[in-house]
Amino acid sequence: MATIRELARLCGVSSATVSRVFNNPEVVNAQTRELILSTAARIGYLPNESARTLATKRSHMVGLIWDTDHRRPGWRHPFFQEILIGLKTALSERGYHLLMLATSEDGTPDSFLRAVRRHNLDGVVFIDNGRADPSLQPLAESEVPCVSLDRPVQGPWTTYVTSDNVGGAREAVRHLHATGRRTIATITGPARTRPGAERLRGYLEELAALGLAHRPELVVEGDFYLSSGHAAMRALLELEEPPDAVFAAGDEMAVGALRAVTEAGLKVPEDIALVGFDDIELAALVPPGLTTLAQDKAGFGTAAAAAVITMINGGVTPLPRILPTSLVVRGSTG
Amino acid sequence: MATIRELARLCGVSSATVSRVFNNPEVVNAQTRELILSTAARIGYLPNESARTLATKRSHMVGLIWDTDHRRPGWRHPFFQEILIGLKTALSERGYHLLMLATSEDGTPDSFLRAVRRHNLDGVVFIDNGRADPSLQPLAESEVPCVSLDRPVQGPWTTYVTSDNVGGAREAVRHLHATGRRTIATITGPARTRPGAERLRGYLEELAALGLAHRPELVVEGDFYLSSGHAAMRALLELEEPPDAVFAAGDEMAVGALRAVTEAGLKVPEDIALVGFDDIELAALVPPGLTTLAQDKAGFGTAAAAAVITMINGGVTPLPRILPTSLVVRGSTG
DNA sequence: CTGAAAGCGCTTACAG
DNA sequence: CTGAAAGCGCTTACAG
Repeated sequence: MATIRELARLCGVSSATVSRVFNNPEVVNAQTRELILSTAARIGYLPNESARTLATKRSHMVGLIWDTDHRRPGWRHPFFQEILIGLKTALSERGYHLLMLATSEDGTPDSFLRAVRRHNLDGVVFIDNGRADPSLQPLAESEVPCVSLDRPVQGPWTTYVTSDNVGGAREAVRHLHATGRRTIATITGPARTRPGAERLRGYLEELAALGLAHRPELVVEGDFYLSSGHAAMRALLELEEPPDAVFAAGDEMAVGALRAVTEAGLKVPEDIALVGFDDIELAALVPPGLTTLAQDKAGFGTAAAAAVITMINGGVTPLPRILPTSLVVRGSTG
Repeated sequence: MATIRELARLCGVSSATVSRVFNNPEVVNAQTRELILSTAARIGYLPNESARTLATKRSHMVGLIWDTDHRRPGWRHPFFQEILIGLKTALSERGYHLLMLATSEDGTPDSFLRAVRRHNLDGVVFIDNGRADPSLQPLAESEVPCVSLDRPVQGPWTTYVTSDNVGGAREAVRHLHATGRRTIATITGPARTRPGAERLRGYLEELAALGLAHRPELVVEGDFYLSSGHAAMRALLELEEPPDAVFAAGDEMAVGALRAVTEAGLKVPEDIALVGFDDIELAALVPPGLTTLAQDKAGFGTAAAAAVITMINGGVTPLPRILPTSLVVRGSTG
């Protein structure tokens, strides 16, 4: 591997000049710049990023905290893969790489912050793991730029990206109402999660706006996973006066609910209409097709990248970014 | 951020001694070691990894090449997420981090190799993207330890991890035969992919072993995606003498095939039995449940991590690792 | 068991 | 527009 010194010697200049060509090209004489560039290409010179980071204190790396918990499957974000692609793409367009941080090895609350400091990471993105994770707090309170997905975290250099959960839930209920349904139940996410709480709020708000009565027994809590939707739907079907429509706060739960309806010998959408949230792949695949509120999958990654880079370069903390959702109508609402 | 010099000064030792405590602890006096360790904890000293990498030429980082192609969805490995978790976990247990490499920004064939060199990566793992990617060749031919998933790549420091595709395919056919089927078709993956080619080979081998005739019209090529399975199944159903069983070389295609059977007014497994490959989540969810050959999802990540670390530390290139598959019987074969 | 010193490959005021 | 020099924070023979 050629170093900056060899390249400088070959070109008859100092290494400071070579350095400038790569960091501040317009400041050096055009001819020598071309000479250096072509010689660099010829001998295959590449700046050593470790040396660069040591000198500048900027690594051009952003950490990704995606706490998968060694034993339990951990929180499966409904579109983790899309977020990852969006994030990676948007970061790399701006010259940043993504370092996947290992889950708090030693269990100490500042293990993530320590990893960030050791590796001179310029910023961090974390994907909600659905639990209260104490390791995030020291990071959020630090001087490290952080952006959180789907979970509000407090800190001077911390912001978050989330969907318009309230608006989406309201649209779900409005759509069910518009198709003639009047007894609208909901299967919620866990109340402690932000999406869970907000989608419930949207449901309640829209019920009120439409002048529909709120019947507490029509609200059943799930955990975003399929089987909880199945169980919740069975409970709803056993009510004295069962619903004619259900808004499930996540597509997986909606698919579970769909199965429960079928198993009970009823039909979707004839007997029960169903709306989910997320627009996961399965939503289009499961007959008769699941009507749902699509989240802006690519937008999450892009917005997170933009936010963290703004903090790194701009020195300001951007406001939280609320991404719009969009209703995708399929067979489950007729 | 405290540096090694401050810590050394505080303890009344040289920075060389502090360095030894973190790299070669048994070589320093127990008392001073304890003093240094406790003082380090007190002042929150953390070794700077960039400086370390610069001095040692080892970054303790492994690159992940997962070429997602900006526009098209790219190759969706059937269990990318599980591989990623397994890899990350296994690497972090050995003290390595995972750096997601940006897709060949400039399109030059050595862009990955350059990224590896710039960042002093100790090794690289790549996930098959289903295309011939010329950027992998320069890497594979270099001195950088590489492990490839599902695709054999040649190089002095290169090995790969894959499933026993031939054995799995043979077991699929044997299972169908054991449940009384005699006209067994297959929907293959693309012939240019290793899993595609090998699973077809297993199908043919087992047919021969069972003394069943090979009828070329019973072999239809798909592309591993759902809709290709759907189309292939429709073609099979239109044959003069349609099959009574189908082995689809991937679960997504099997689900597409299942749909085609249902749409044709036929029943699975009564009219047509179906076996897939992969054991993706959907396999258990789609009625009547898809019989399939499960790949060892966690094993991929773990084996890849083990292989790359062996090359990094051991200085030998391990043999390719072939992971066993296991038959999971569900409703689609009765 | 420990320290002084050189070196890893960059960047960046400073001076010209 | 360019160079000499100091510095970034570590590690590692070498000598004791």
